[in-house]
Amino acid sequence: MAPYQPSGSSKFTSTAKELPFGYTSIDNILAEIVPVGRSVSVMGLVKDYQVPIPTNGSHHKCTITIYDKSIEYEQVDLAISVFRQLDDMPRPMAGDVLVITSAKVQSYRENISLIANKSASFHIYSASDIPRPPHSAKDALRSSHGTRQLGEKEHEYVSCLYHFINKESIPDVATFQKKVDQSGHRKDKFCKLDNIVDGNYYDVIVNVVKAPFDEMDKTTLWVSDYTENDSFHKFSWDGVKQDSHGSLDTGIHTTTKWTGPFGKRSMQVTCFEPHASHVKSEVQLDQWIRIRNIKIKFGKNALNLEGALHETRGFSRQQVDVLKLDGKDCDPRLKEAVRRKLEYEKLKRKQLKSFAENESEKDTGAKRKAGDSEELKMNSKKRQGPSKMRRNQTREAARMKVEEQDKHAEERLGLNEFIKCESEGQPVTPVPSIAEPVLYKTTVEGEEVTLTLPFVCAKYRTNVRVVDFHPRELESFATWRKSTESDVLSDYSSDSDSGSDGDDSSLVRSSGNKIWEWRFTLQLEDADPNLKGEKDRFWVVVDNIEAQQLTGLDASDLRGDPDALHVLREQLFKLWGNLEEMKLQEQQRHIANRRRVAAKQPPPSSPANVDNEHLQETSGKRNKNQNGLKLSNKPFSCCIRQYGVKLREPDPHKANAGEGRRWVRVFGLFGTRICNERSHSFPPESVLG
DNA sequence: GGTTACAGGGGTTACGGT
Repeated sequence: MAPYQPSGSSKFTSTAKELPFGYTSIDNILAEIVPVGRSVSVMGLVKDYQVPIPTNGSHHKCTITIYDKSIEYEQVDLAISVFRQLDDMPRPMAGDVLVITSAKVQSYRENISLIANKSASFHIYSASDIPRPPHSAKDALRSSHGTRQLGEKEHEYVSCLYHFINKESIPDVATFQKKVDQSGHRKDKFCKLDNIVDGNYYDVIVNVVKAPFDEMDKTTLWVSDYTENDSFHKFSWDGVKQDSHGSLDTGIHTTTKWTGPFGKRSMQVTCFEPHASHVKSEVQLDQWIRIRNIKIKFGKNALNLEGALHETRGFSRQQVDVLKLDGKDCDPRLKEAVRRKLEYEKLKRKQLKSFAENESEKDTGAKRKAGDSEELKMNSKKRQGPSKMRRNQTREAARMKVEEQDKHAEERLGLNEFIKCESEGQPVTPVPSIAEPVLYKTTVEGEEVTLTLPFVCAKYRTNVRVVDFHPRELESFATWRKSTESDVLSDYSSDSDSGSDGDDSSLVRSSGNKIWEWRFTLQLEDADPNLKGEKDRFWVVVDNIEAQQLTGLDASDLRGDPDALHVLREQLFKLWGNLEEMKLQEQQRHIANRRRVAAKQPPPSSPANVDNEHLQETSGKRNKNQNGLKLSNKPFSCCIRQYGVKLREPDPHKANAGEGRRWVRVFGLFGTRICNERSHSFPPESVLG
């Protein structure tokens, strides 16, 4: 017996709220009152069907679009993505009532829909056979897929649903069939902006270079994929005033500051409803988006191509998707576009730099300061000396002799065989020579002067041992940062010419994921005992790439992964012996001392303590801690590079790297590896010189 | 009643505005 006997429209509305037990009304799904991931059963009338297509998996996919009483007057519907074997696919017609059980609510491309796999059951009632209520629709049930059986409650509800719902949104049989047939046609409409032409429809992957602007019933934005199209408006800049974000004022468009790419690289897109609202709420400056089926046409001035996104009759679907820069399943076409963007940014930096140089030469009458780019170019010429030298036979012989001497000296040092340096053939530079200030003689207005250069770019090989490290805990050797656009390109190397100023806003902008990187420093001491007392120690930075090379390990969350920490500790033990142990003892001694002082206890009978955070530096106790534990590690051969970084400098007299910036000399370790076996060696080619 | 993740398109296309 049915619990209700609907006999007319008014009766239906009173009972429609009570779907058969276990069914969910579609408005609750679309409003996310039913959470994503929940398994639901729904009933609705079919208004669209996309025929099955093969997927990259083992199944086919079809899409059925339905609506029910809860949304009959709304401009929305519910799509159901069905993944199944081809012969197990439901094949509904226009207006058929579909009953689906055990489908899952999902959010796909920012839209709520259902996903149905083989655990779902489908039942299709043929529209033309459904009797008017109160008759049961049982005999109209045309096909069933799946295990679930329907009961009399469902059959009765189907009759009511079908006969008392507004059917205006269902296309007539011919239109429906035409769309079904068209759904099988799949052509790739993707096109880069440099190849788009007037009058066509395309799918594009673009970067939002000017944020969406709301104009009531429409939204406009500017996009670029960093290709050039002759029919785009040319954005140029005059004047190089840069704001704090590195964007540029343009002389032409003074009312709205253009920060997007210059040249003919950008296109305006106008979105009409319903896309306008979606774009307005979801799309932001700098995001990468995909726009599907965008109409390209000439704008009012008949000169520039632009895009329009219209409401499409007969299909309602989202056409603008915000793309994520997640490395692994990132669209290769997006990757290419990001690569083009980075190349463009690099070019822009280069042009800005040369423009700025020209300007400052004009302004200052070409008077140079140490540290400016001309000076650096001269240094680099100076550095090219050795490669020319190699062509000179006499000097070559001298070099070989030095090498020979180095080899003998190294044999006496008893170098650590676990540590391999990639440029073993290069001459050895003692630490005091590497660390000494760099002088440069030149003539200024006829007079010879000696300048102290802030740094030079140079590479050395040296023999050292590790005497200290920072940060204090190995757990902090790996740190994380938020991922940037360039992370999506695993093989992209950033512009080394640009130094470390990192001004480019797009490169530092986050896409949300944590990227773990190595970052630590080592204090190195020259391996030659005869050099003691001279400036034979210096700190070197070990960056992510070089630490990977050094340890053979990728950075990770060491606090959350004791195994990784253990492996790192073992590797570094090979490099620095008992250094960590010594530092730990030293730290514990400090803590004990502090407690003793706090407790007003007398000092132990040891000699006076020198409060030194690092190891004792006094000559007699060098490399020995207060507990008498001696640093025990072997020297090794490694590569060192010297370079400069810009730091903030409020004092204008010290600011030798442009306004508010000062050059600081930095040393970095490179080309050095901790091996698991003693015999392991680098390939013969050298990166020095 | 149940837990596994995965796969993912259409247009003889369109209007609208600075």
